[in-house]
Amino acid sequence: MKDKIIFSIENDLCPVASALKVIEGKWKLPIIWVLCQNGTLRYNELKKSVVGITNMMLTSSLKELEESGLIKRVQFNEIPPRVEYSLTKAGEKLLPVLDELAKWGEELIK
Amino acid sequence: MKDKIIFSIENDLCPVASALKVIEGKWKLPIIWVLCQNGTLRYNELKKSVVGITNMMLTSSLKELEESGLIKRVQFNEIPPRVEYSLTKAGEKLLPVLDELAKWGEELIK
DNA sequence: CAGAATCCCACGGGATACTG
DNA sequence: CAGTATCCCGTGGGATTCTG
Repeated sequence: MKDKIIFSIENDLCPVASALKVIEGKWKLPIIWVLCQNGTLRYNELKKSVVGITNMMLTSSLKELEESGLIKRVQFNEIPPRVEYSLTKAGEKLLPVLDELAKWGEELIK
Repeated sequence: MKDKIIFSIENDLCPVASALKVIEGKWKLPIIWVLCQNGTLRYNELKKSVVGITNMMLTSSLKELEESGLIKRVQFNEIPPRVEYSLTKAGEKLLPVLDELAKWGEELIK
């Protein structure tokens, strides 16, 4: 009997486990999704686009996504302040995943 | 300025939100993933394949996935008991998503 | 406008033991 | 073998307030 493919968060052999580790949490995929769809967004635009998210979760999620190299933060030193977020090249590579997920979600709705 | 695409868990207009609602939780995608890769698995095989999962989470996740119509449970009335799990047609429709996710995860590892 | 700082709690999930 | 039944806890995340 052939060996089974396993899922393990511990060792880094499972690509799905590695992927999930980066996009875990309630709000990361939603954030990436709206950035995908809308392109560059300001902080407050993000907050309106991701319905229900709080300042704390938005800020912390953005920070983690930035550290993972998926999104880019550009700060303009103006008054009032302006900060724009967008996907990096690496972040855009998630597009196929989200597209498939959206397709699948559409099926669910109908 | 054109309207922005939003993510909202509340109303069912966002396909990504609808999708995430079904596969939320720490273990559902892992379970679906190993069923994808290995085909039909028995309870204990699942438990070994999804490293770290507890009986409780395995049981409850399987139940929810079954209720969502993504997996199929077949029970054989033997001694000792045997129960086999596999993806339904609907569950297999998640394959493209997982494939893309796995591809993306591979990139992360390298 | 774009956050940071606190406080706080529900609950998702873990550990262990038990059973048809 | 394939689960249940309890007990329990950490922390992900919410609500609110404050600030450069």
